[in-house]
Amino acid sequence: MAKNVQLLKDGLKNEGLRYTSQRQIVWDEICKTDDHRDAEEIYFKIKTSGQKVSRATVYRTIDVLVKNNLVRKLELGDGRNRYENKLDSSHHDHIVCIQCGRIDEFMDENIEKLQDEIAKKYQFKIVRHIHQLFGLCRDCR
Amino acid sequence: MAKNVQLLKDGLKNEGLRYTSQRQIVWDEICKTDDHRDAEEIYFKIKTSGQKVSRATVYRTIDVLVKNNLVRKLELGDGRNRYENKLDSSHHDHIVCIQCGRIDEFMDENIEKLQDEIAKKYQFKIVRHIHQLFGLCRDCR
DNA sequence: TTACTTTTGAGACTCAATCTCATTAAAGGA
DNA sequence: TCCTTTAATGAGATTGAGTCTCAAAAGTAA
Repeated sequence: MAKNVQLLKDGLKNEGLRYTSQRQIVWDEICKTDDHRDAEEIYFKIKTSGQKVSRATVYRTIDVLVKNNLVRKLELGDGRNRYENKLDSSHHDHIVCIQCGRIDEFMDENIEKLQDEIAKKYQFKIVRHIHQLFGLCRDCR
Repeated sequence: MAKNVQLLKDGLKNEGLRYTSQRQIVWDEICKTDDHRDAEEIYFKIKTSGQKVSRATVYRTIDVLVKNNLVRKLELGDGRNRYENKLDSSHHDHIVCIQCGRIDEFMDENIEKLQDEIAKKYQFKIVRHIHQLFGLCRDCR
């Protein structure tokens, strides 16, 4: 856990931002699970735990964490952004069950390579990508 | 253009829905371009052309068209859904410039195959997928 | 400690999208 | 053609995620 404090402090320092207790609380909450949660869930989790961080600060802190590469933002196209910590996870994409909401992670080196080729063909410099498969998981099909 | 009328009528009939002038107006507007426009753009285009279709009806009609496979919904994760007609377009994904907003389309048979393999591995039955590359196009890099 | 600057909190606000419900209009008989 | 039934529409209210405002609080450096 001390590791997470240092990660946050370093990340903030790099950006010339201040280390505050609120930012630590938000970062801690995001580190607690490997779920893909939205900002409201994170906010309410903190709130019901008795800690006091405002909704605005939760949203602002998440943005800071995303920009500093501590948190990954997931856009599933349902109007709510989800977030996951990047503590020990390498790059991956997502496969989502449209019935039960289950989210699995996948990574395919070949797809990554093909993407690069496409970018080259279109003369794009890729900054990020979204690759999501939606369907029914083994328990719902 | 008569083709588009019939396509719409058939699609609606399949679903037990009624053919109305408003639905035709929305469908016509979406067929007019191959752009990737959001619902508000489509609504205002219709409005300024002097035709009268309410915002609610535009949104509802777009949903009908998407469900009937006449229109593809594009979720770029910026809080606005975009739409494109599927008149003569086969399946494709998108490569988006984060600077100028330019959207190109790509399709890679190998990626599609790899996706199917991933789905099999995770025992998912894929219903749809999103694959978007974000970066800088040749004019913006 | 002071002086300066960033961060926070409460609640107002934005914006895309959806909902409500009274009114209007298809569609299929008779 | 006229009814009857039922779906579709329009105007405006509402929702919900997320952002903004600005006064107050708290880091930071000297």
